[in-house]
Amino acid sequence: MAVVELPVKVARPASSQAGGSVIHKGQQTKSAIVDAALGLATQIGLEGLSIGALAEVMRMSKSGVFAHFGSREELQISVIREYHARFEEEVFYPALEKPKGLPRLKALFQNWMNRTSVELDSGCLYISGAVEFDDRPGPVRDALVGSVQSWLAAMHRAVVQAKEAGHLAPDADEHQIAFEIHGLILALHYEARFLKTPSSVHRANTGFASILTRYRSATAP
Amino acid sequence: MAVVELPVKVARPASSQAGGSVIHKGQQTKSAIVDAALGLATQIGLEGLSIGALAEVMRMSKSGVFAHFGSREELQISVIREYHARFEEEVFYPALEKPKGLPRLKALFQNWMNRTSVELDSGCLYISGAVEFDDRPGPVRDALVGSVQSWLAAMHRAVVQAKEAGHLAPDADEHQIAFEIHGLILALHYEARFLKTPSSVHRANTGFASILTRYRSATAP
DNA sequence: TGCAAAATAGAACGACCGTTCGTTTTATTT
DNA sequence: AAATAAAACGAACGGTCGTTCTATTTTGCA
Repeated sequence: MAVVELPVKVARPASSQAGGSVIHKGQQTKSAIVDAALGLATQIGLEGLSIGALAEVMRMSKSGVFAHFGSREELQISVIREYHARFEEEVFYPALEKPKGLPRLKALFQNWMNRTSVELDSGCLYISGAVEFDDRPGPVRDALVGSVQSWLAAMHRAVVQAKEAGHLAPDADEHQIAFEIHGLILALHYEARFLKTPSSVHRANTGFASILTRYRSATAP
Repeated sequence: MAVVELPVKVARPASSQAGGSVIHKGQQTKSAIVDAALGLATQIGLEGLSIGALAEVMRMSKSGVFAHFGSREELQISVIREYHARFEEEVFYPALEKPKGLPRLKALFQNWMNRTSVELDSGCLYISGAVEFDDRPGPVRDALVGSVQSWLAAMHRAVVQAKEAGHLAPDADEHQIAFEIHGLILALHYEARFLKTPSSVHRANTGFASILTRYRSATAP
């Protein structure tokens, strides 16, 4: 049901313990399928993701793959959840080790940038998905919006904290800053991935630095 | 050249001249088809555009529609060319009436913004196309890249002219400015169309104003 | 008005799509 | 080892896709 039902089950390394809920083989095949599906989806998009192609990659029958999800939409949602988890793992959590304020904000932006630009062959699901589902209501869109919103909210929170820490000027508009940062990432993704402009990474970095100088307070580190 | 490479054949008002190439009815049917195709493509994307659906809209047979293009790719390219022409007509040319420098740059941005945000039900082909074809080489991608590049180049030229006119500081980096403007538009498109954030237009405007204050010269109007 | 050319229709093609169903193979439990 | 439940298969369904081919209609010009 609900869009939010959690990733809950990770492939666990067979605990030979007696009693507890035992790992049925289907669960690890399923997460292997989601793995492959994520790989396909980041290349050809959530819409382009087909069960037939996925089955071929997995060397399984179409119906065998299908049975794990019950519908294509459920497969797509599973992929979104997996992407969300990895995004948190690679971008969000590592930045939490930096102290609140500018250091953490910088780390978030750097990690975000790396994920957007470094993976040349696999695009960002939050960006491609937005284009594919901006006009297509339904549970897939809802899952996508939810994930994106939670990440943008986290980014906004980091800006708020930077202001609270006195690293940003008191009159700095946190939403405006978050919006402009988002724009830099989108432009980076567009120009690096589609136009193959080599200087895009530098442009995004410069843009971010310029945002900071513009809104930095006198007491910033 | 540049942005301006022309749409070549517009529906001509039947010159009854002898000798010259006469208007066969097919040409105006074709442009009616491209019209409808553009409408579909801006809603569901270039990839989602199907000849069957297009034929239904046109109340023609699939093969009747198909015959005008010879292939789906050619249809897609025709749509891109049409979009390019309208983009020029709505965004580029009107801004040329403003004097070079800040006035024209502002007009370009405003027109661009309007086209991105006002049409709520029809997205920007340059943005959706970029996502759909960033990994798919071929003539369609080439046409898309060409159109986008020519428009971004025009935008960049406007920035250069603003600097030459003394409206921007001598050390202003024109490419950087163009990049940041592009980012604002992309963020506007993303947050308005996908996330339905109401304040996006205001955020984009504020961002643009902030770019101008940052790089404005003392002699600016 | 008649004729050639252009435009459209219609049916068929092979391919792939998501999905269903009954069967068979594998895993897990008794 | 036997019994049971879970997982994977294989074939088929109705549908849509782009494309091809052959008729038929419509158009423009002599």
